[in-house]
Amino acid sequence: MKLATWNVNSIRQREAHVQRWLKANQPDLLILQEIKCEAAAFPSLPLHGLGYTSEAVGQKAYNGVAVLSRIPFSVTQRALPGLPADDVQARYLEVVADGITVAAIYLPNGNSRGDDGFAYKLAWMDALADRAAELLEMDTPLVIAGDFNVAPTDDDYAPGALSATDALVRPESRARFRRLIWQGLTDAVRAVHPHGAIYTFWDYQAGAWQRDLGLRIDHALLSPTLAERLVAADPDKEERAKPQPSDHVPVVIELH
DNA sequence: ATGCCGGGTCCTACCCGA
Repeated sequence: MKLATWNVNSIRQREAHVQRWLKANQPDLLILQEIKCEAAAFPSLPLHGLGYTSEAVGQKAYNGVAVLSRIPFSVTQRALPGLPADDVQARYLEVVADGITVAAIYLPNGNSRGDDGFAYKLAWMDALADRAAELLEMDTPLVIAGDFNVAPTDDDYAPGALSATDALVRPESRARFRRLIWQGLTDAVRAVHPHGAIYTFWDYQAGAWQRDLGLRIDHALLSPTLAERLVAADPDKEERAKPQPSDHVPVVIELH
């Protein structure tokens, strides 16, 4: 089983990248974030030609998540349970494929709209932990993957790439990420590569890519039985060097 | 030094991203 997650920063701008990447890498399941379009505008037909079916949860201009799969799947949630009913932000899609629950997430950044924006991020993380607890309680094999917008430790961002007060590294954000780990989930990339700099995002600005001022904020968390099956977990760093890239690269997880 | 790119939209100045 090969799973991947990729914040594409607009699927309409990155459709050719996704098609090329799917052909070259042949994941069983690819989840996308920041599709930045309504579900009806998601370009599913060309992807169907590669043997993938898709499901998208979208909204105009912002956010949006999708699942592409070459194995059958069913949708179990199109929004994160526990959020207010009037929350319209398209950030969560949960499916079951081959007996595995895959929660595809685009976690709020938390730097916009001041205190309200940061509070929204924390509330979202609390709801995610509650949902994780519910799924783990049922002993269902679980992957929570996507753009978490959290650099869990100081190894997870280049010195100078962020200020200590950034919402991606604030203690409150990191504490909530740790709660997921304490609940029994395994950070797949760190399980395979315990130490050192590994990044999944490089800003478009200030030569961040050329200077390797990256962040590790895209993650895949595995429930215990899936963590036992983990054989590889790596960002596809080469993708950041392509023409007109997303600022994030795919993260690929392989389970035996 | 948060707005240096780059995406979006009420089409064009402004919001959002990390």
